[in-house]
Amino acid sequence: MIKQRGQVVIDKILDTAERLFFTQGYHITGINQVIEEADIAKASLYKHFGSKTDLLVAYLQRLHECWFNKLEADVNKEVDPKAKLLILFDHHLERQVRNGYGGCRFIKANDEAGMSDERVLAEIQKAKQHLKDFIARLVVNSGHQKLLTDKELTGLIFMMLDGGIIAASIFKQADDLQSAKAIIQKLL
Amino acid sequence: MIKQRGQVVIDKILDTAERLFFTQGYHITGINQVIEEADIAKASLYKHFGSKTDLLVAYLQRLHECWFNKLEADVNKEVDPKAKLLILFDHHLERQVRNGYGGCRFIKANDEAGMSDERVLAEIQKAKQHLKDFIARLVVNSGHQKLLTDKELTGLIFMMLDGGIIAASIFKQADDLQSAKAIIQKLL
DNA sequence: TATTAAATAGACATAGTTGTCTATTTAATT
DNA sequence: AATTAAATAGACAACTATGTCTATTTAATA
Repeated sequence: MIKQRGQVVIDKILDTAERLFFTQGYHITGINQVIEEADIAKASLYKHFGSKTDLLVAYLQRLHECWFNKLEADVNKEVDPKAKLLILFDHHLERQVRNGYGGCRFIKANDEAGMSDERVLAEIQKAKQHLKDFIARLVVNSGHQKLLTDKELTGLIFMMLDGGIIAASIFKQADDLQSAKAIIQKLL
Repeated sequence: MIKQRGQVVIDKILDTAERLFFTQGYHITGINQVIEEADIAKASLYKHFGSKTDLLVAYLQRLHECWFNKLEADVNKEVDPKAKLLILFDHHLERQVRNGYGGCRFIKANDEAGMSDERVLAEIQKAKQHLKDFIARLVVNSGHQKLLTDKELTGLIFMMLDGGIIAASIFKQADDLQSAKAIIQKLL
């Protein structure tokens, strides 16, 4: 499967948008900066994406797919059903450290543009719901001690992940996320 | 204590900025919209606040004070030390419902402008640290069952609050925040 | 009431925004 | 090699952004 000419341009745009939307923010990033750093022409961008909002939606869709595949792959490496749940924390912790505590791209997008466009909100909801469903399956198969119900444990892990990522992005350190893992370990 | 002339203007500016920065977002809100809806002159704004960033910092400072005072007052109404911790969830849940699941103003500001100005980040860190210290004190005095250490329970509550608020602002409902309260209740 | 300070309206400068359009060059396909 | 499609540079329109400045009016104080 060789890469079409158009796909190269699309990838360059999305790579650049992903980097800039994340490190700078969506509104602060101008189309002119995207085309300059992606090294493509403005007309090319507007040929593939009808508007800046369309680009944001496409960015979120691709992010959802890439991010979730990596997460699933990481979890699948582990066989112990309880350890699978703990990997969720390792995965997110490692990501936060690597990207300089930039927080969650979906939450960022929601805070910047979730109110303004329903497609944006829908993509963010889809991604987060996907994660929650994934956690729920892992919880059911974990054989945990049932100190909490399956639903409670699922919600707990889901909220601790986001809460821990938020704490990391505010305090620029991963102590809370590390601590979250230890807490879940006790409750499994 | 009568209100000075200048203070009326400052209050009108901060009230409007608070409303717009929260409902629309910081970058999307222009100075021209602020002065128009606050019904004051542009020169007045720039007399009291040197720049838009200064206005954001001032907004966060005032928010920190007002929000925390209300939270503390709510908690102080309750005498039972364990129930005091649960009030934290009631308080935030009620706020989220009332403001249409708009999320946390500090997290929003961090996601929009935390990277761009160190004073902004500092104010956000101050507010969140203040809350964490407050929770820590309540935990120490709660007489909880010590299934988790004081530090762990503090971190858990802190992360569940932010995680629950995030979930509310994404899914536009308070189920997770409600569930968070039930979970903490079990662990107290 | 006269003085002083503050708030006002609104023009203005400068720069940036998204998005469109044209003319040209590049590359793939027949 | 000729044709077709895509990407290019860059000018341009229309609008918005922040921030400054002047001239005027309003209000508090002495």
